[in-house]
Amino acid sequence: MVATIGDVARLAGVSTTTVSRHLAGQRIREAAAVQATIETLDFRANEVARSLKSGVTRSIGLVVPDVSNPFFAAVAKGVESVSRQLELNVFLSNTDESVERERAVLQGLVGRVDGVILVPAREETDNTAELRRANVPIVLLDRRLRGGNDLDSVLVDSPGGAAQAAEHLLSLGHRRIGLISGPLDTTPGRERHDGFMAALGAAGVELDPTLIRIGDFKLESGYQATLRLLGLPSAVTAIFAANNLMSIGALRALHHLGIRVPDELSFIGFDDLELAELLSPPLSVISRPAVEQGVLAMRLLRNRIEGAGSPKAQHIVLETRLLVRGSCRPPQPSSDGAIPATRIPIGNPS
Amino acid sequence: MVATIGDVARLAGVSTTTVSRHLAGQRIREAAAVQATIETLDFRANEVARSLKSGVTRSIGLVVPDVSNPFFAAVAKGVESVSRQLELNVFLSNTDESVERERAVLQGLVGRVDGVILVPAREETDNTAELRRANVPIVLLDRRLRGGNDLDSVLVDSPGGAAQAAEHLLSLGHRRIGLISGPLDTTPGRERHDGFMAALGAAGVELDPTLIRIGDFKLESGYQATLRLLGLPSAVTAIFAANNLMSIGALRALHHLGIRVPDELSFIGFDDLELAELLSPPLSVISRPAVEQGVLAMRLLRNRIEGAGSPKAQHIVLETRLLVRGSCRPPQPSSDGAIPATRIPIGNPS
DNA sequence: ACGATTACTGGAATCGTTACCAGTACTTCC
DNA sequence: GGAAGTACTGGTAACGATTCCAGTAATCGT
Repeated sequence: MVATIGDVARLAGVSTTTVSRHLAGQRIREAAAVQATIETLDFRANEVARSLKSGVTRSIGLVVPDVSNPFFAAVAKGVESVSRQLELNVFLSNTDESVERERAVLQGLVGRVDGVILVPAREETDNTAELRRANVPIVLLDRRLRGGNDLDSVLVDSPGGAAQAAEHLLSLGHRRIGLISGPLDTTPGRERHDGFMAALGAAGVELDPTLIRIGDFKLESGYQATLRLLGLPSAVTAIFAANNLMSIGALRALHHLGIRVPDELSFIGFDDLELAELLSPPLSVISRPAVEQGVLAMRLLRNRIEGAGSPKAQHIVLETRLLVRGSCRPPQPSSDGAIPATRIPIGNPS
Repeated sequence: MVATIGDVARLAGVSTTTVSRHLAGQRIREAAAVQATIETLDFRANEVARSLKSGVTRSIGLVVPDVSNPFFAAVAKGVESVSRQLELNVFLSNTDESVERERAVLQGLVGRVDGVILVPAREETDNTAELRRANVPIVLLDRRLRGGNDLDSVLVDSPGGAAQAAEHLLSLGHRRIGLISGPLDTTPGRERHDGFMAALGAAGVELDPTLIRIGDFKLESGYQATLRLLGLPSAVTAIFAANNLMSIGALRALHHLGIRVPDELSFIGFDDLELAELLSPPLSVISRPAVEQGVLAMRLLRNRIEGAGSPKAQHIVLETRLLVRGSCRPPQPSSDGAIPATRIPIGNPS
């Protein structure tokens, strides 16, 4: 059905070697005839056979927690745009924040890819052993790995970003602030938590432990955390959520509770949202260059694959930006008391 | 560096054939010893070699216009969740709505995948010839192909959805409605346009051609279309946008113009948005099961790959749902006149 | 005119796996 | 006890490309 190099050779009256050389761009005597038969047969070299012989797959793996998270979708777009130029195919896999899935996914990639861009599920769980044994270059994206300082990485300045959020709230006069943190065993979870706390500490503000809710970066946990924060006897005047999905969950909870932002409560999230500007109030956020993170990761990976990378690992850290829109203002005197328990609904978001 | 089946055979004192049989689950005499050496060597069969021999790649291609569009991100998630269960790897590619990119992408997939899920850029441009020649099963997602009725497809009832939108606006009393359509040479573009117009026609409403703006499904075109619609001498009282990105663009334009929805203008869009409920007003939309579209497409593809599909093509059409939230209301007498030109700003969104 | 250089050529081995095809040992049955 | 069946075994040839290694013909330099 599909022509092989042997078919071309036979029809053109040369050896497969000659056809192969023609394909590789070397000059051969019968170039015209060979090219003609290639075209009549509509021959394309079998990539699988090529890969087996050469050990190069012209594919890479992109392993993220969840493509339907707009941040990772943007990353995927960045990765894909560079890899298309390099004529590399991209295997996309979701781990759903699970280390078991991550392990299965990475194992399934061994031998099928020339490199991997990985957003690890947990800092402590290093599932890269098999890839490393197979000499597959890895670039870490957005999250680090405990023992992975020898791997290239593209992060953002999470401590700095979280500090920007804290300072913004502090400067408005907030002292009693709810923190919806990500898991502390992920890089951004830990760093945003620590960065936020450090900035508060530097201003002499100590956060009551009940004001810190540890979520899992998913929407539902932002929703639940917000309900908890607002059910406390002494209310918070502001909330910071450590990623986009938890921000959406938090906003849903506030919406269901009927709490007006920023009149009753100030809110700021990490990661911009496509519609952030169109919400009312427009959402203030810590933004960061998501597509660029993907682009840079792919460039680092390319260098490693081509063996052109410097021997020691490269660590790129991109800056965040505080976008002040309209969801934060000084705490109102009237909002010092707790939200009445009667306003807390039963059920879940959506 | 990485062990081969030969290494295992040598160490276990058997032939490669025997090891291969063990891998395939047949019973062999030295099963225990072979298994032991496999584990000490940490051997995993080379997938590329397997593919070459068997002609099966255990991979599929997913070709969409743009993963960063939340709809396609949801589709990708659905596809990926099924394919993980089937232990298939997914190649993800973006075409950016370009037929040239699509052609390049599809060619690059020949020989590397067992099947393809494709969202074609244009109905008229069939780039599947090479895949078909190579007997690669194809499932069309969300869009059809002119000559592709022999291919399985998973669509939504776009005419019906657009009609729901039209009827909703009509029932509220709107007669002068702006339509931001997608490209007419894509299935959803054409079908939503036609469905919308048909429903209006059935109610005796003829739309002035100047009220129909043909966009390209991208954000910027929704923004520009909205500016044009609102610059008309006789203003529209409602706008329908045919997809999510153009809706966002339109909302940005309305926001920049300072036009209050639904007081001055009603708005309804095709495709739900994660934050639609949190906008003010909450956005009324035509929603549809995006993840499920991906799931069903992957199931159809699986059947084809396993040769279990019925000989003739399967066409699945999912229903849309009108979600009435708060962005539509009867036209206000005061909004009959055109928006003063002075309120139209210069520049672009973002 | 003769060895050296250049410009090609094709045969055969190889990548790592699977599958066909005999072959061997042991059991079973009449 | 011999034929037939069962339960394995391993050698070898593929899959479709690339590459090493000779080999041949033409051109070059002196």
